[in-house]
Amino acid sequence: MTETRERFISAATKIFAERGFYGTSIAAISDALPFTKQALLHHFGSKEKLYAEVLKRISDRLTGELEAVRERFVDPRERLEATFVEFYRASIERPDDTQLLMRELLDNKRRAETSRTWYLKPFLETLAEMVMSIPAASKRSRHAALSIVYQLLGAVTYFVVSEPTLTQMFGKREFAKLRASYESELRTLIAARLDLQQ
Amino acid sequence: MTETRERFISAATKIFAERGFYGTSIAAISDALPFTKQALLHHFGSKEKLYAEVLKRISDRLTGELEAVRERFVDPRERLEATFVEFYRASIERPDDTQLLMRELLDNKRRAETSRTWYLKPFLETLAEMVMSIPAASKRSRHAALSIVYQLLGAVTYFVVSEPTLTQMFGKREFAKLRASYESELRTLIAARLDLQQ
DNA sequence: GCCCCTACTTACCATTTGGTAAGGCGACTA
DNA sequence: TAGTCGCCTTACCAAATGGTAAGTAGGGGC
Repeated sequence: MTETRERFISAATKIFAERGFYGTSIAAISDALPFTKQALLHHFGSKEKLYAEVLKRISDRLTGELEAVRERFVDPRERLEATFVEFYRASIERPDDTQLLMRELLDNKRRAETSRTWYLKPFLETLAEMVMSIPAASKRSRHAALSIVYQLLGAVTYFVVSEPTLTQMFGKREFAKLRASYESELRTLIAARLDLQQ
Repeated sequence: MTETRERFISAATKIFAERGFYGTSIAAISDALPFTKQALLHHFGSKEKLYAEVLKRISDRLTGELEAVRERFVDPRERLEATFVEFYRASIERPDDTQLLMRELLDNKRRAETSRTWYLKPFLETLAEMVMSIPAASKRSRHAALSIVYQLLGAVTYFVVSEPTLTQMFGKREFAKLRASYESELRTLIAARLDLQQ
C-alpha cells in the first residue's frame, strides 16, 4: 500500500526533526504507527534510505512553493521580498521541516560522505542572483550578495527553530504575539538591507 | 588531575558539536584521549553531566566576552553594534561552540525536562533592552526589539553554522573570502536595521 | 608500617541499536 | 489448483550503548 509509506514518511519527518538522525531509532518511528519496525524496513530498506526520502519530500515541497512565488513577480526587488516572505511562511507553517533542514546543516560535516545532495545550492545561487539583479544593488559583488542572502535566511530560520525555546521562555501566548509581528518585521529588515544606498 | 578533566571537556565539546548529544557515545570521546570510557565516568559521573559541564563552559566563555565588550561602551547604539560584532567574532572563532548551542536549541523540546538552563534568556533580555535604549528606536515595543535581536542573532549564527556546507559547496578559498567580508556586511546590516527611521 | 584518597583500569551487564531470515496471508494470475 | 507477488509479521542476531562493580597503583599523612 502506498498509504503506509506515506504514513511512515510523515511520522519519520516529525521524529527526525525532533530528535535528529542519530537520536531517532527506527523502532521509535514504527511505534508511532500500528506497524512493526520490519514493515518500515520492508518499505524503505534502511534507516538511511527512509531519511533520504524524508529530506527529498521536504526539499520538493519547499522548492515547489518558492518556484510558484518566483513566477508571480517580474520586478526583481518585489520578487526577492516575496520569496523570502514565502520562505518564512513555509518555514513557520512546517517547523518540522525547518528544524530538520537545520539539523542537516549541522550534521553536514559528518554525513557528507554518505549523502551529498546539494538541493540547497541552486536555491542559494538563485537568491544571490536575485539580489544582484536589483538595480539599486547591481554593483554589488557576488560575495556581498551571498552575504545578504545568508543574513536574511538566518533571520528567518533562526527565529523559526527557536520556537520551542521561545515558547518555553516567554509562554505560548507571548510567543504567538511575537510570531504574529515577525513577518512585518522581516519585511522591514529586507527593505532596510536591500534599499540601503551604500 | 584537573588537567584530565579539561582534556575530556575539550574533546567532548568538539565531538558533541560534530555529532550532537545522541550521536555521540562516551566511548567516542574517550577514544580521542589516552583514557578509557570509565575514566570519563569517574570524572563526570554520567554522559549527561559531562554534557552539562560542556554547555556551562561555552556559556561562561561567551557571556564573559560579551560582558567585557558592554563595559567598554556607553553609547547604546555603539554598544549594541559592538556586542553583535563581538558575538560574531566569538562564534566564528569557536564554531564548535556555536554549533553546539544551535543543537541545543533544536534539542530543546526533547531535553527540556532533563536540563533546563536558560543561560540564553538574560542574554536575550539584555540585547532587547539595548535595542530599546537606542534613541532613534526608543518608541519600539518589546516585541519589535526582540524581533530585531532575533534577526541579527540569526544573521550571525546561521552563517557560522553553515561553514561546513559553504566550504563544501564553494571550496575553502572561496569561503575564506566570504567570511572575510562578512563582518563588515554584518555592520551594514546592523546599521540598516537600527538606524532606519520608521 | 598502615591507612586512605584520588586517578584510573579491567570485567562485566542489561538494553537498545540497525538489520537479516523466514514465513504467513490475501489477492491476482495461469 | 498451483504459483507468485506484495505487504507485513515473528524470531533472531551481532554490535554498540550507558553504566556498575571491583579492583590496581601511587602518593601523602601519621
